[in-house]
Amino acid sequence: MTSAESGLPGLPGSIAAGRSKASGTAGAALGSAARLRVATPSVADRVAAELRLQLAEGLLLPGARLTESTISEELGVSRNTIREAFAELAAERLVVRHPNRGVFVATLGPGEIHDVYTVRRFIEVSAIRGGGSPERVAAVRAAVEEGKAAAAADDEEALGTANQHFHGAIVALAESRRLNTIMAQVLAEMRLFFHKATVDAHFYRSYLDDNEKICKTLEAGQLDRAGDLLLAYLNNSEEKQRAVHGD
Amino acid sequence: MTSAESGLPGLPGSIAAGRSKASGTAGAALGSAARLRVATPSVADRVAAELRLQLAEGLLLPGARLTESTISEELGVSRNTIREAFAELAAERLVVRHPNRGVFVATLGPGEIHDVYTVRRFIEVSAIRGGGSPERVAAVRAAVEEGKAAAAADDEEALGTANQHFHGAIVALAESRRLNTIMAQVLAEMRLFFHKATVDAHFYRSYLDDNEKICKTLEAGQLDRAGDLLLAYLNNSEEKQRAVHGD
DNA sequence: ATTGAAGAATTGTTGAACAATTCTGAGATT
DNA sequence: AATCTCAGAATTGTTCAACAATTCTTCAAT
Repeated sequence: MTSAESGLPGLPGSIAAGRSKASGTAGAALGSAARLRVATPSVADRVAAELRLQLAEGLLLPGARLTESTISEELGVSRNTIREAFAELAAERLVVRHPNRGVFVATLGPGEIHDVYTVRRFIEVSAIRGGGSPERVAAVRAAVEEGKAAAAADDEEALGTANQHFHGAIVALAESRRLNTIMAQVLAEMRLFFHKATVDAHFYRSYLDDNEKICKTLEAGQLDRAGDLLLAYLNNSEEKQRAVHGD
Repeated sequence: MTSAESGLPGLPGSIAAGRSKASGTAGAALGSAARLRVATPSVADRVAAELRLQLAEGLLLPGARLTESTISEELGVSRNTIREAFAELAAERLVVRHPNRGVFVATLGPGEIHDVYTVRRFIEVSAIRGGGSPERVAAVRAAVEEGKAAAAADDEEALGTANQHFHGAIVALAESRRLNTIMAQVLAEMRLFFHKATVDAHFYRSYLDDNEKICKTLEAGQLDRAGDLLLAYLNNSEEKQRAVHGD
């Protein structure tokens, strides 16, 4: 739908617009502690966030070119700022820079898919083998239920995100900021080519039982067994992905 | 030594200076094939590389502030380009951005150190348990020998890098591009506060035997045992780091 | 000492400019 | 017809200058 001239949410269409409310009122009303938390994200960050969103929603398909001037106009932001956002996204591998040629939505060839799954096997399996606090385990359970609800409602989209929540929750067992962001990035990369896979409406549905069993095993404290199940699951998933995409 | 007005290697000190040599001569002298491979990194990338280097060498200590205008002048590069470089470094966590306040060399508190080691435990231990091709194992062995040589030569600096090569080689067993870059980033983060640890000249030396034993176990194909040894090593290392820094 | 407020310095962002590079579309050549 | 060449158009890479917003300093007044 070309997203048109929507502009960035929260940004005035043009530069000039009444301001100066935030620091004064918020600071006085909420106290200094709250004020520190509010640090508004920069425009570049918001641009990156917006693009990340469009990427996740499949509005920008792999291989698509992101022209600086176009995005600059669409979002009402200067080219320099766009470039800063591109630097962020490139660091996350969501986008690839071809010098002097432009930036393109990343494409994942067969080798890349295998690589992504390798990362997932390393991190997810280790995470589940390490177990986690009751709260974290409960979060895994919640993701499983979320998936069941989505399946009952026949909402494929929700099913997909529930599945990602499930795997995110598994990594979160480790309580590691870095591992969480690594996992988040890997999942974001996968979303890039999931759109193709989702053509089969039953793609995720087959995982529901696996998730349930893995979760139950985890809850029972059989960590090594849970790890084995998860490993099998990931191998199977990679296989299916490979089938959907060019061998 | 403040690095002064050296400018960026390969960049003319100021903007105006004899030009047009690069593409012409290089292209003609090296032939077209070479030219294609060379895809010159952007100025922003070179700035990032230069800063990464200064960070690794301890010229920029944790907490230090990186002022845009200062770096801009020192390197003879525009502020906008500096900002792009900052975006890269921030994505690698080498640098932290405080909105409206500036970017600072990242500092690793106790919690962060634990986090870094968590990532290493996950990735390195999984990698060694998975084993690798004879060439990759040989690379691990090479890193061990590199360390011994450095110890013999009493070169603490070389000892440190050899140690990093050792751990990099272990992750490389997995043949995963993503895992390699993740590990490289984590090691870069650690270099940030290694400088403090290196005060003790015998800091790395104690690891030499561990590395040798781990490597030998790996070569013998006793992967699980090697993993256990590596895990113990990492726990021990974290402990020592914690001791050196304010616990 | 604490507070407040002017002033200086710095970051965030823009817009315009220009060189270098890549892409495009004739037109010329075989 | 197929392909080569080359001028012109489009795009990226980079710089510069400006200005609003924010943070840091300083210094006086209480």
